[in-house]
Amino acid sequence: MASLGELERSVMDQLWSTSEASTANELRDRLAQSEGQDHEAKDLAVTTVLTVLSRLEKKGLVERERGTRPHRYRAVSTREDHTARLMHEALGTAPDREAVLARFIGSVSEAEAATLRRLLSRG
Amino acid sequence: MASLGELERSVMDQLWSTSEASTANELRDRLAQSEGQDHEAKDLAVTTVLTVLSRLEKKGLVERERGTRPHRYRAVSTREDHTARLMHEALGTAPDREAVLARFIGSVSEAEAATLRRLLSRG
DNA sequence: AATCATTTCTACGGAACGTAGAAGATTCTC
DNA sequence: GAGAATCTTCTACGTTCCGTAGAAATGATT
Repeated sequence: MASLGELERSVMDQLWSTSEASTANELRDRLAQSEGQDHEAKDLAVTTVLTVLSRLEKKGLVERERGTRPHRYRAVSTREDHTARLMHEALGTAPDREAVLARFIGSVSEAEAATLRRLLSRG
Repeated sequence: MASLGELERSVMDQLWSTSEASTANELRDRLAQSEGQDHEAKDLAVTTVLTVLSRLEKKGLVERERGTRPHRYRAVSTREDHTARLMHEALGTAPDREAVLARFIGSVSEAEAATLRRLLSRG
């Protein structure tokens, strides 16, 4: 459904990393600090962050509190839910879902296989 | 990795529907005929199909036989392998893969759960 | 009222994609 | 083998998405 650009992804990562809703300024600062291993540090204008947040809102990934004056933004769903949904979305594109699952299971690590067995047994 | 446009997707669907390699003309014809339930019928110029095939080739999803004169194209991997890979790709974007798997399993149909149990038990 | 903070509007450049004509290359046919 | 038919490559244009941010509008503070 909604695929994300690189910056959009970074913003979502930030939102997913905090439970409380964030302001655009906070996000800008955190993006600037997070010059982590892979991604380069982003030193952005706050309007850029706001634009991205609006787009993410339109895509349904983010919602904002409009009541407070610096609006606060939060991810609509957790990273895990989002990712799981993407996986289902991919799965849904194939007519033979069982065959896809077979391939999927075939290339899963042993640890993950164990997790799956556990999850499937109690339920 | 490589997300597909709508037409690219239609072409891949055609390629995945036949085991033998196809020519651009055959694909054009099949696309024109396949005014199936969801997608509208595409009445395309053959050069359009060729352009798309080239792009798909560059993305590594398609390979072509250059020996024969009307080049013949085939999908590099099956639809199931491709889809399973997409699912792994999604899974890989989250730090807590086990949590993602939990959500994923949580929203799987009972039939699919049974399939998964079967696939996981004999291994 | 003047200033400061915040949000919205508008915009631009680049990449991806749908689309296909023009031009070049190959093959067929007489 | 020259011309015709077929096929492929090159080039291109319009659209949409995304990164990016200034200008303008809106709301808050003093």
